[in-house]
This record gives sequence, C-alpha cells and structure tokens, in this order.
Amino acid sequence: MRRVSIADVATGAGVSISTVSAALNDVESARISPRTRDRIRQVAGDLGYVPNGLARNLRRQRSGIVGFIGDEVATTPFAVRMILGAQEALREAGLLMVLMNSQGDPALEAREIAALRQQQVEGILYASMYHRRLDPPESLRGVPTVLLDAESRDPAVSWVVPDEVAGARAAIDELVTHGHRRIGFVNNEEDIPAARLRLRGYRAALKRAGIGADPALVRIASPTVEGGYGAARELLARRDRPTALFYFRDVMAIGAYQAAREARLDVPADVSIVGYDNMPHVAEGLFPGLTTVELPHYEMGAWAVRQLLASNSGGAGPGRHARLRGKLIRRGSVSAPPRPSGG
Amino acid sequence: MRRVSIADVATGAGVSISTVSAALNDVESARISPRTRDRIRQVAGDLGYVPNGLARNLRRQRSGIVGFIGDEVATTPFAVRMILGAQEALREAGLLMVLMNSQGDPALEAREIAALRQQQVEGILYASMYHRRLDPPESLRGVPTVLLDAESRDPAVSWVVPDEVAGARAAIDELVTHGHRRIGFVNNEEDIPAARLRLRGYRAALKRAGIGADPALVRIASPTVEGGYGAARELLARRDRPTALFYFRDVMAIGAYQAAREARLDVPADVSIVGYDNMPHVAEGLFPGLTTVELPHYEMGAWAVRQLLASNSGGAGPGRHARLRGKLIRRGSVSAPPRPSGG
DNA sequence: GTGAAAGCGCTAACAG
DNA sequence: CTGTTAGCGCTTTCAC
Repeated sequence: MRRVSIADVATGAGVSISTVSAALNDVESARISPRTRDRIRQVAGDLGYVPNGLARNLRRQRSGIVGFIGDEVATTPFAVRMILGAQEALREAGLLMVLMNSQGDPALEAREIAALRQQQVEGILYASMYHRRLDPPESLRGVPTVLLDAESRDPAVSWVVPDEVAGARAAIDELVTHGHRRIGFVNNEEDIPAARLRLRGYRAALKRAGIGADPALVRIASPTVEGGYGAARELLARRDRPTALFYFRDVMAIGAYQAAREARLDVPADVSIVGYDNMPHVAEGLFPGLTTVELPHYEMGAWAVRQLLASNSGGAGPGRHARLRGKLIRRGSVSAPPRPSGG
Repeated sequence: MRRVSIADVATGAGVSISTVSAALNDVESARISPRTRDRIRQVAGDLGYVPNGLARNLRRQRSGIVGFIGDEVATTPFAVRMILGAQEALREAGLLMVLMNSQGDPALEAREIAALRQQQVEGILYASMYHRRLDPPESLRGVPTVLLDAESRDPAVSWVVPDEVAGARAAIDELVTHGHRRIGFVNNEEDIPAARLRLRGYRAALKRAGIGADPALVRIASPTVEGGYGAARELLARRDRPTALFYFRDVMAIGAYQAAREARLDVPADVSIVGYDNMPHVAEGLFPGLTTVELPHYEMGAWAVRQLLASNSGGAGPGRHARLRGKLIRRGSVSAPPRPSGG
C-alpha cells in the first residue's frame, strides 16, 4: 500500500501535476475548467490522495506548526484548559501544535526549543504553571514568543496573565451584593503575584463598598485543604465571626466546608464561601456547589495564539500584554448573611 | 536576518554541501578528514546553522512526529499525566508530539486525523477521557494507532488501560493488612468498566482474605462530593458501621471526610478511608492525606509510545494490549480499626 | 576524502 | 485553460 502522490492523481486524471495542484488548492489565477477540476477531485478522492504536508511546507517555507512549551504545566489540572484554548485557536488558523514539557529543567528546555526551531515552528507559546514574572530563556531569541500565565521581564516579549485584582473584586462584590459586611479572606501564605494581587482586590472592593478593613479577618495559610480548614476554624470561632469567607483557592475552601460542618454551621445559611480556581470535579462537586472565580486559562491560551499570529503577520513591534478577567461562577455557597442573633 | 542554510555553511567552510551534511551527521561511510570536519563544525556553529527539519524529513520520508488525539481529555486533570508520559517517551525516541482535541465531535475528529495524516505522522495515540470500550474511528485505518485508557473492539488495534481489578484489590489488601474486616465500598453509580471491575477487585480481595461479603456495605452513588457524603452518612450511621471505607474516587472520598467530621468520627482512628485516582491537589491536600490508588496515566502514555514504536519497526501484527497497575499511595487516612466498643 | 547529481512531493512563475 | 520548469533544503548514492 504505497502512499499516493500528486503524480498518481495526475496520471489518473490525465493531466499534469501542476493542474492537479491548482485544482485541489482552488488557485484562482490558474483557471481550471470545471470539468477537469471535478475529474481531478474525483480521481483524488478515489485514490484517497492526501497531499504530503512535508513537501508542501518545505515548498511554502512555513511549517504550519507552533510550539507549546510548559515548565511543569503537566502537574496542574488547569494546564489542559490553557492548552485547549491555544489548540482551538490554532485549529481555526489551520496550524498544528507541538507540545513539549521541560519539567523546569533549563538544559532540557533549551534542547526542546532547539528541536522546535529545527522544525521551523512559526512561534512558541511559553507557559508557566502559575502566575509569575520571568525572563524568557535566551534560546527563544528570534522566535516569535508569547508567555502564558507569566509576565515577561523582557519588554519585547508579549505575555498574558489573569487579572487577579479584578477576580478578587468580583468575588467580594458578589458577597457585598448579598448583604455581607464581615468578609474574611484566607490568602495563600506563599509570596507570589496572585496572593499579593488578590489581597489588593479584596481591599479595594471592601473600600469601594464603604466597609472598613478588619485585619483580623485576613489570614494566610498553606494552600491545602488543611490550611484552609485551620483558618476557617479560627475565623468561625470568633465572637464576631465573619458571615462570609473568601478563599485564595478552591482546594483551601474544601477545608472551610469541613470546619463549618464541624462547627454545625450551614453553608451558606450561616456562612457564605467563595473560592478561586473553579477546580474541575471539586468546585462543582462540593455541596452546596462552590461559588468561585474561574481562572481564564482557556482565554489566555486563545489570546496568546491570536497575539502570536498578529505579530507574525505584522512587524516585530514592542510586545503586547494582557490581564484577562476570569468569570465568577455562581453556585450554592453564597446567600444573604444570617440575621445577627442578638447582642 | 535570513535563515542560514547548509549552502551557507558549505561556502563558509569552502566545501560542498554533501560534505557538510556528512560531517554534521557523522556519516561513517563518508570518511571526512578530522580537520575538515572540525572546520565545518566551527563554521556551522559560528553561523548558528540549524538544519531545516522540513527538508530533512521530506528527504528521509519520515516526519518524526506522532499525533495525540483526545476526545475530552482536556477536561480531566489526569489527562496531563498521560500526555506527559507519552511526551517523555517520544522525546527519548527523538520524536515530536502534535496535540489535538476533538471534544467528542466525530466530524471534527475526522478532520483532525486528516490533518495529522497530511503531516505524515508516524503514528497516532488515541486517548479516551475515561476507561471504556470503543471502536477506533474509520479515519485511523492505515495509521499505526494505540488506544489510551480505552479497550479496542477492533482486535487489530493496540490498547492500554488501567488494571482496575488489581487497583481495587490493592486498596482492600491495604485495609485488611491493617486489620479491617468490615470494609464498605462506595462505588460509582455509572455503568462503566471501572465501576464493574473495581467491584470485582473488592470482592476478590475480601474473599481471599476470608471475609464474607456483606451487600449492605456496598453502595452506589453519584461520583461527586455530595454522592460520597450521602453514602458515608448512611454507612457510618449503622449500628455495625464499617471500620473502613473504600471509595471509587477521591472526589467522592472528600464527602466521607465531611460525613466523618460531622459524626465526630476521627479519620483514621474511627474510620479508615481509601480513595482512587490520586487526584492532584486533593488527595495529598486533605487531612489526613488520603491513601489512594493512583491511576497509571503516565505509564499508559509511555507504554502506548513504546508499543507504537515497536509496531512501526516490526511488522503490523495483530495488536497488543496491556492492563497497567496503579500504585497504592499511602498517606494518613488508614490505620488499624478501633477496638469494638463493647457489644 | 570529497563533490556532483538526483530526487523527496509539492507550489508557483511563466509559457503556450 | 493547461503544461513545463525551477526550485524549497536536505540526504544519499556513486564517481573521481
């Protein structure tokens, strides 16, 4: 079963290969008669002809592929959405995506980038596993690059990250709208942009709502179920306990459900909870479902591709960037606060 | 900044392009003198020459790429491990992976497979989002294919799935080893291979341990936190409550923690829990950490690649398959059962 | 030891 | 309207 080439189709249809090429590619300038065109199409179909992309790409001097390289992306459940967003945008543009993973090893990363360059990739999407600032690796120089979920120290390189401030604000606004005024925030103890920016958003939203900040209601904890549980335990044990809790992360919010259950407090009647991440299988699986802020991973993937394509066609330019908003996903964990029980 | 080609290197080194090619590829038969070879290497380095993979592949008649196509893989947090396992195995073989996602749309899937064929992929990894039986799509005919996390109805196609029976057995063995004899099983209510096979493993392990099966201890529930919670509530309320619970899925086991907390039962002192999936951020984030059976996604990805490469070099053959064991991950949710409180 | 030449399968000028 | 021709950049006989 030898592969059928354009020559076979030409022979079969009794025309030259250039006619076949023009007919199959609908080349306007080459005015092929409808009859010949149909005949060629017919023969090509019968033979099961599939143009050889290798030859085509070599001739066209474009590979039609874009590289996606992640550090430890594979360890986060959100990575897939980013990849998906990029892949679908690429599909629309008729491009393919080659996926690589560097495991955070710079030497390996350099080899992978070399392999991508060798394949003449038209651009590289360089994804971080979490929102941070970084220097694009030297080996990317000369290849159009967009950073995903990372801010570039090099202003020439484009990047896209979530708008953490807006996300936190959306969460707090949702609680304020339901009438809450004592709103706790359990932040990630790690010193990363997301933690700093969500805290800023939390404060900004409270301020705008005319609610004074009570430092006692802001806790930091390890980004685990246990961390979230411990913080909730403390906050819910207070005489003036908050009527709502905003969590840095859905996983931490699981701990809040547990603490509430233990304290015989109902979610949301006694305490409303808002998370962050919209973690698959978790946020919607909790009961009541966890209201949470979705990270715009899909959108970041798509944005990065569009930016890549734009910079490819246009000139080089200085590099652009975006902070994308995540949607607030409303589920059952937020309601009006309980009426004060006297005192 | 034009791309430097082999011709530039040849000119620079004062030799012909064939000599450059032979030198750079260490072709034994062409006996290049060490001096020329070094000179060529030097010039190539200085010029930053990178061979054009497109041209090389066209000439060699192999693309060096393998396609990975998933249905809704992108929606599951485990997909990444499968992709990672495949990617690393491919890297060792010097191959690249093109990633596609069909979203479960057969028409789209056919187009994507066509695009992969056009790129002359050397094989396709066809991944399912969960363990099931399926018919490989018609469009894959003629391309070496391996199914991941799916059993093929077509015996000509190779496949790899988790060994669900062994996984469940490992979970129960762990509990039995710790002294448990009343072990509940909360299964997924969905009628899928994983549910049937894990039940079989549960029963087999009990039998082998000489423990009679008590149908009252087997429940089915929706595969959510809530489903797991409801089942745990019922089971833990029984007079003769089980001392250990085995869950179809980590997410469901979260509900068990909540039910236990509510019933003032300690995990693991009063009730031991074993999950399934080793869900990232969840299993290790719970407290105590959830002992669970890891799905061999990484290994499935790697196995599939090896099988693909083997079938590529060897003849076609009838298609092979494997059921891979997942590891039991021990954390803090299992201990010896409580001493019976009288009765 | 090294070079000339052919050709992978295709597209795109240009002729006719 | 259709065919001829010239490559895309590389590898690989086969001469010398």
